[in-house]
Amino acid sequence: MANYWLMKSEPNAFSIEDLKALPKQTDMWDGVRNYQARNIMRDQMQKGDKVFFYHSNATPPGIVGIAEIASDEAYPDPTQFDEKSKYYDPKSDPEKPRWFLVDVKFVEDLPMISLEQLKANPKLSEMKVVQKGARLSVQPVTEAEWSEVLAMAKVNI
DNA sequence: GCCAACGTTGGC
DNA sequence: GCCAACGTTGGC
Repeated sequence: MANYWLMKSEPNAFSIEDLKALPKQTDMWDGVRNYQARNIMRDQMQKGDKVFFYHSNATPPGIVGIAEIASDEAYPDPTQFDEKSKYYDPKSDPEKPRWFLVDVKFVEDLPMISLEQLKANPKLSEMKVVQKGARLSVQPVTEAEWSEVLAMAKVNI
């Protein structure tokens, strides 16, 4: 059964426009250095799962589109072994990689649903992204939350 | 730029 | 294994 997720990215670093502009509209979701987020990518995500693409540290922050998981399974994040990468992790053993990632493919743009709008919707009061101090960059989304956000997107057009 | 919330590190 | 210090995230 397909699941739903929300993945955060700072548009200054990597925006949904950047993903859309790639030849295959697909990219490695590299740089995640949080164990909880890694575990979700490594253990729970399946090819074809749908993802809300969220712009954090943006004005305003919010959901800007839909992507989907495009790799059959998670695999080691190559940037952890790249000394020139800002994501280099000298403590990660190539024989036993610490960080995993999935490929993410662009699906469609949505009219921005701002964090403010998400917070204002009582049906989304349990959604992870609206919780205070919710820093996790890869989050599960329930089917009800997914549908509700899509309904909000239609109104935003 | 500030700072609250939270995760990680490392001394003990 | 505790917990203080430190670093990062991310809204504002």
